[in-house]
Amino acid sequence: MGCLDTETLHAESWKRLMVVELLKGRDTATRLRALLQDPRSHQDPVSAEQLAVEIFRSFSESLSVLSSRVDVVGSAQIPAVDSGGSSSCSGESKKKPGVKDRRGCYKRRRTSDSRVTVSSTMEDGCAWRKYGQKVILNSEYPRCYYRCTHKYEGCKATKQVQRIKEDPVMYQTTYFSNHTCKETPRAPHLIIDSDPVEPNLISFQAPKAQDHTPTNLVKQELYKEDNLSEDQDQDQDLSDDQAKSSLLQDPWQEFMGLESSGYKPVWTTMITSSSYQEEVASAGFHHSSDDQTAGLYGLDLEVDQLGDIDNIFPLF
DNA sequence: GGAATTTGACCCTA
DNA sequence: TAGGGTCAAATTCC
Repeated sequence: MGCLDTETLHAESWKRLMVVELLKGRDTATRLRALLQDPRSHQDPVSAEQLAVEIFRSFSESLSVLSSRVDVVGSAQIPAVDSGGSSSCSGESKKKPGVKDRRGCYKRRRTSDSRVTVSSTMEDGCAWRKYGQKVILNSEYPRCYYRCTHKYEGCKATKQVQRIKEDPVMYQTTYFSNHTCKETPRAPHLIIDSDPVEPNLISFQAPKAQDHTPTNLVKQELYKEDNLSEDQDQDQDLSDDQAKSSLLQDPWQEFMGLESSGYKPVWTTMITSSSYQEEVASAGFHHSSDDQTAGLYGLDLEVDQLGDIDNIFPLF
């Protein structure tokens, strides 16, 4: 997958590229579906694994195109957040006697150094200490602030966690700085590194033991099908741990078998970019029953609608 | 008793 | 100046 030059990516060509990649992905998914439905009679010489890798490549390429495009139009066209509303912290500052003068003691960090993930859990395997919580304007849920427990050993990693207004079971986690400590994850997680050179390329390689930084990780989240029968549900509860532990051992195998076990994989890719880009380009891949749906975070769009992409992305 | 969390105050940046 | 990030004392948990 090549990094696209944002300078040369013309307004029309980026759309075409995206459409081409997504259509390619859809076709490959159709082939994979046929193969999975009837493995014995399939004519395709390509293996299921190769097909799935190809699907991921298509989505990754699409994301790369989208990311590049957002970089180009970026902040100039993003409407400013409404700054109206009343102040939550009112009153003049009353400096208590004996309170240290904190002027100049910290600098607000730049959002461009951040990475964002969307996940159904706050857990990421690292040890964090909460140091603050804040009510955010126009947000139903407070934002929680965490720093690495090894802060006093020099580790500067911090993260902010906030529930997503539109989907309160999901958490948006923003990471700042990398872990410089030698911390090991507290619990095993299915975290798969993407290509360090190509941030949007999803790979199936095992995570590198020496690097627990969240940059460009891809997480697989699980959720249950709503339409499971009660019996299935019970069985499912019993096998939850088994399913998850097998996932840890062989994510690929589990991915291939998830549909029958009542789980649907959602792949969340992390984009290193400006905050707006993160919102637009954080994407999931829903292996849903209507398998022609490409699930983008924030909007679900039918691949067949891509011809009308101007309506889908009027911003650009 | 130490570690972790809560919470109000302080201060920086847009 | 409003909104949000961090500090640190107080409180809670183990």
